[in-house]
Amino acid sequence: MQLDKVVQYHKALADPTRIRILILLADGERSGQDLAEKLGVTPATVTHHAAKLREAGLMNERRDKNTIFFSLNRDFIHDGARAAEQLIFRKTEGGENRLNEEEANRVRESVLKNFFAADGRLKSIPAQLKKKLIVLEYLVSKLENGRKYGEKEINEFIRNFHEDFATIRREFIMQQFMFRENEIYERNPVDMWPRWEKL
Amino acid sequence: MQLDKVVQYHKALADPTRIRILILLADGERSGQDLAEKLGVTPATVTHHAAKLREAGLMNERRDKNTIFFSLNRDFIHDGARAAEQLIFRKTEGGENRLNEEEANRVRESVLKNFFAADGRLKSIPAQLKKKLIVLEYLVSKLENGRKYGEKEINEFIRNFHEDFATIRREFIMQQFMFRENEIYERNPVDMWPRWEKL
DNA sequence: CATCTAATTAGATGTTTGTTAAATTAGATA
DNA sequence: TATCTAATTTAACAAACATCTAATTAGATG
Repeated sequence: MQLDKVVQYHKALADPTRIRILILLADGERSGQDLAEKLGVTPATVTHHAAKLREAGLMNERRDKNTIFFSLNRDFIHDGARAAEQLIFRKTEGGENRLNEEEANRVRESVLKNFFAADGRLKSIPAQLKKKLIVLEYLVSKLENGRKYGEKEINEFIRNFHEDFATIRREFIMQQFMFRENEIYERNPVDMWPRWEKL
Repeated sequence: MQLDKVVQYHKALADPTRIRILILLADGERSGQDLAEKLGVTPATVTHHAAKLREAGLMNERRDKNTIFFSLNRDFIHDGARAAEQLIFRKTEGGENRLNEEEANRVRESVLKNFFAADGRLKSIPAQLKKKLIVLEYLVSKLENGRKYGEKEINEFIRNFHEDFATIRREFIMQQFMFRENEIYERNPVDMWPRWEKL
């Protein structure tokens, strides 16, 4: 999750009235008026807070006749609670520590150095997933972003680095570095590339 | 954790600059100036945010010559992240749902009704831990708070309810409802009593 | 003591936020 | 259509907040 979202989540819970709303909703859905009464506050105030909670994805609502019933989105509350910690400590869902940028750069450099010859050609395709991803990422990053490539172009591009263009081309697709649509290849946006730092 | 604390925690994390400070500190301690520079912000601003993070218990500091080094209080970040969820869903550390007060009262009443006779005497000592705790709690709550009792006094008190005063007296101590110091017995403060609602 | 450095305080400013009363809207019901 | 109900929007206002500049403090060092 990105910084903005985490901030929004914490802003949503940074007010006693809103937390009290969530506590009330933990027992089941409630109408706006009901909430206003239990909280000792105007319906307008409930609307105001409801908007913030909804924007942060913490609440759902359901309409029945004139009345709107609010209810919790439990999963989002759970995820948000963990998001800050994950952001700060770079932890993955499982709890392992993710490499920070500095460490990741060191690892990347060492792998590239090992798998590429002095003339820039790929010595072999790594068997270990992490190393393979580093190599593929490096190759794909040399393709132009947003440009469409024909199959022949791709093959030639890869052959600059390694004979087995078929395998590498297939890996590009499988690992989601690229996508293909009727014989046309294109780089995926960087944020779709797999994250080997987590492995 | 109480509402105020949870709100304070979320307020502390409800600002991008502060989260970025925590992210920077996750790699190790840093001076105020260092932080100001990395964040692109005045030292005064860092002081301002540092105060909020410190008040929420998320940061520690250490002085070395003229420089103050800030560092994370990881445990507090971890606990805070879970506090909201626990408050809202009344969950315990382990994740089981805790009974709310209303439900707890119903359970208590039904157990007491079953184990006490019409004349107020205890029919039998419950074998099941939860029920036993409810009964002991009820008995102890009849003792005066802060008053010191001799062993004889305690025995007599218990005998008003049940013949086996030795067992019950021992349970009072084992379950931490009371403490004993050279033959003198005294009620523990209520917040030390075991919480059967969690069981 | 004078000077240097890092941090804090004070004051100012513009922004965001929580709340309300009053006006308005959306939908149901008669 | 007129009326009722629940929710939302609007406008207003005080409080809280993030940030800056400038002044001040606390310690270290010459």
